[in-house]
Amino acid sequence: MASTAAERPARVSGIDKIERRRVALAESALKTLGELGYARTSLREIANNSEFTHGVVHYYFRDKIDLISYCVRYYKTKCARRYDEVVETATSAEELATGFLGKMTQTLVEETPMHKLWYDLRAQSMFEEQLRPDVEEIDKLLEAMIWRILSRYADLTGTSPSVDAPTAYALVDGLFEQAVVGYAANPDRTPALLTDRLMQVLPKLVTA
Amino acid sequence: MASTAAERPARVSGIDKIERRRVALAESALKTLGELGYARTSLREIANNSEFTHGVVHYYFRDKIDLISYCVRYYKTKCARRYDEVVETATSAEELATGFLGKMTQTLVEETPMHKLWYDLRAQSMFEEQLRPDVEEIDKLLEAMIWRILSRYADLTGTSPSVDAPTAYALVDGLFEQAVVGYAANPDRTPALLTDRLMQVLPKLVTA
DNA sequence: GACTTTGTTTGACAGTTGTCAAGAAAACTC
DNA sequence: GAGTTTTCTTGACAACTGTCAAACAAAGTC
Repeated sequence: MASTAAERPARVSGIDKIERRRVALAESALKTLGELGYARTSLREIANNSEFTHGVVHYYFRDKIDLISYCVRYYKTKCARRYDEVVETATSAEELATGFLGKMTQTLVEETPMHKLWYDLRAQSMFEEQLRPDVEEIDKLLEAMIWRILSRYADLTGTSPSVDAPTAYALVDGLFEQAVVGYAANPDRTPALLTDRLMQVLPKLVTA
Repeated sequence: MASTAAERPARVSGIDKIERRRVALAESALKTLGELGYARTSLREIANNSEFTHGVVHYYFRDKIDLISYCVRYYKTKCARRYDEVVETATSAEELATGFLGKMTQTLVEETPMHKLWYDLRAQSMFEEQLRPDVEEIDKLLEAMIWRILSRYADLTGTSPSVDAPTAYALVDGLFEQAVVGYAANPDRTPALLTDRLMQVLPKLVTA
């Protein structure tokens, strides 16, 4: 089956078109989900906020969980490589820290709905088993992302990390989640507070 | 009006009875909420899992948010003093750390549903403004709780805290939330991992 | 250009939700 | 113990949900 599909470009582009529709649906769904949250977002609401009708959603996705799951996986591909450039180009610890904090506060401000949705979905995964594999996978990705940053930071300071990867991730994530929750109530101050707090913590995560 | 009520014990006990009913409703609702999460819990489900009918719920609470809000506030009174005894009786840093970690893993295991609910509600508060004041208040309470522990820990080690209160709370909370999320997937290992990670972190939160 | 496949619209379904109101039952008052 | 107030039950409502299927349009195939 896979071989025949590979032999026929028309078929492949057809599959591609399906995939593109799915992506379009997912992007639209993510917009709605980010605004309303998982609980208050219905398939009809997603369809209304898109150029499609609610029937189309069901044509491309088996059911609601299938759609959400696809959205989460799609989202994941966009977020975990956010700091890679900073990590690769930084030539000093300060440059790395500044770049990291800059990007972090930037995404906090510019992609607030996505972050809200992520923390919402992770909470939902505690109650909805079907979400767990996706959430777990993203959590691992984010953990690795933080670990790359911390490792590089240790390299540049001539030290080595003083906590393991899961711990480092939990600490940084705790600060970031606090900022995301706080951002809703106090958009002005929160980014600066996040920067300040991470600055307090970062040096403590490597051996003196 | 308040004075007449104070003068008439019958009336007072009547109000008390209302309050007791509310507490009973709230306790039952918290049980259901902890199992199903905010999104999947309906007033009828709450009523079904209690000895009351769904009409009673509406008799004692204006609407759903009113009930949830009451539940959250009721819950708060039970959780933020959890470590007070340990803080007061510990005579050495190790005793404090051991007692703190013991109580923390204990509540992680024994009150999992409540903690799941808390993180769920905090996520919901990002989308539902009406929940925000209650969530904010509890967050402050928990922050103060962590700060009391850290201050005492610093006292007993002859040091002083090296991060401010919001930072300390965010860090510890990040580790605890990671444990709560992880506990669903892996109940056996998680408590030990939480202990281990907090042990890594605690010394870093005070000046050397 | 007929025919098949693929994609889309529309409307319907069964179930659930929060909310409310009318009336029964119980508690209380005098 | 009649009358009043409080408490509770029951049934209803309108709105909304996920799901599906039948009719319709478009694209592709021979």
